[in-house]
Amino acid sequence: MSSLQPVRGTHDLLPDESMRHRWVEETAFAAARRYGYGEIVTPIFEFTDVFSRTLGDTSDVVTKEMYTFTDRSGESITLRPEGTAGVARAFISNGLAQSLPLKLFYRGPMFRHERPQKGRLRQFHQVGVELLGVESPVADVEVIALAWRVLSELGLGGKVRLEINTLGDSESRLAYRNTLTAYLSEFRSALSEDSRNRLDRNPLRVLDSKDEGDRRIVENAPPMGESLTPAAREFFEQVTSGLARLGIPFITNPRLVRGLDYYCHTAFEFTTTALGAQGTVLAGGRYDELIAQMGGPRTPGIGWAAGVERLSMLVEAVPSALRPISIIPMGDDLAAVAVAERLRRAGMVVDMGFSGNMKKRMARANKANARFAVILGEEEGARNAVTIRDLDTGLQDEVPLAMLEEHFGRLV
RNA sequence: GCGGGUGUAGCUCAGUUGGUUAGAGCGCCAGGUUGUGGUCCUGGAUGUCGUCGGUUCGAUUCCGAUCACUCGCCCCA
Repeated sequence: MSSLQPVRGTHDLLPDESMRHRWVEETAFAAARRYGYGEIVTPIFEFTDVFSRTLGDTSDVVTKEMYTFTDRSGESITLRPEGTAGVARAFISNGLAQSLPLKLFYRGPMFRHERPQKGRLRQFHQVGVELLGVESPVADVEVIALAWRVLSELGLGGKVRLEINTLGDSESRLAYRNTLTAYLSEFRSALSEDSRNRLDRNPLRVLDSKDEGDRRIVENAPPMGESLTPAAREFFEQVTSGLARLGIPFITNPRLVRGLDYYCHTAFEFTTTALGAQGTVLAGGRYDELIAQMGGPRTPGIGWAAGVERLSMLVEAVPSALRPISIIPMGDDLAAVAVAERLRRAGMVVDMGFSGNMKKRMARANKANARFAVILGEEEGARNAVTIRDLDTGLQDEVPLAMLEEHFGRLV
């Protein structure tokens, strides 16, 4: 039995659901194109280094969630757990420093060996964008504006909340890390076990602990703002005033920290309360040092990724598919398929069953939500005509066979 | 990775205080209508009661393990 089940945390997308996914993806891509983005397709696996070097040794993604295996050449290969590292690698591999600034959109499956829950799968799908080569906070504003545009067009404007924070430049970050560590160390024994670990590995994460006791301690922690260099503060100020100017609603959350090590300056998250513990629906930030860290020319970047499954669970109305025309043969199926083919060549959506009497075929047409049925009866056939039934009104007409395309052309 | 819940027909779920033919609604199939769907009526099929093992004369029911889903934590899209 186990071999007939999909692997834990994976699942099949049947046509109805895959339609929703496709719509989410296409909506995101269409918006991204309006902002000048082109699609990049990178491999879904990379040498393990690509991820382990960039995501940080302390992140869970690297320490316990990667699908890593050795291939037949003895290389360590990893199924991509996120999109940015692969894009950064492709940027370097292809010498794209030539063509900055660069706006890239991507989509596709990601893999993380986590414990599955609703909205959390081992194979899931993301859409994302990366804007490379722009130092200015205008890039942050535009990238967040694109995220907001995508969510709005999916009808989720009222369901999500944008939280934003700055992690500062490396100088600010280091300074803050020190003051925060000093502060938290005083309360070390009062912290939860998880947070004591965080304190050692990545103290910033203590800030968004859900533990009550931790929260009380964190409330009085020195805020990040005080450790920011003037330049970092000015940068963040530009980002927030840019968003305000575009009328994009947001709240600043000084405790927002991103999990992956490569982020700096702007960090943001769109969250919902509708998905339980998996409330983050789209998230991103700036990563000015990532490409340099990988061995490429220092190139600033900012981007985000969104979970297609999570978005698709929130989306209500997916535009309905085109309603087909159903062909109903009365005896000569080959003649019927020829008629179907004519209409399809003319660009129409045409459905035709492979068996059954007329009643059954009409029922099928109805189930397919067909707009019209083309009935190929003997009587009309003798006059080189067909009957066209409007399935909404129940009215039907006889139309000469030769006029079919023209007839439907007028209706559409 | 840690802790809790659940697992009966394609779907949503009843049920069996352990007993021989396991149910409903929806869906599906057929008929009422030899050339007409959506409504209605009639009839029908469907389950290794998640899997493996244990206890028992007997297990879908009790016990154990396992797998999957699910809720929370960790973390994240």
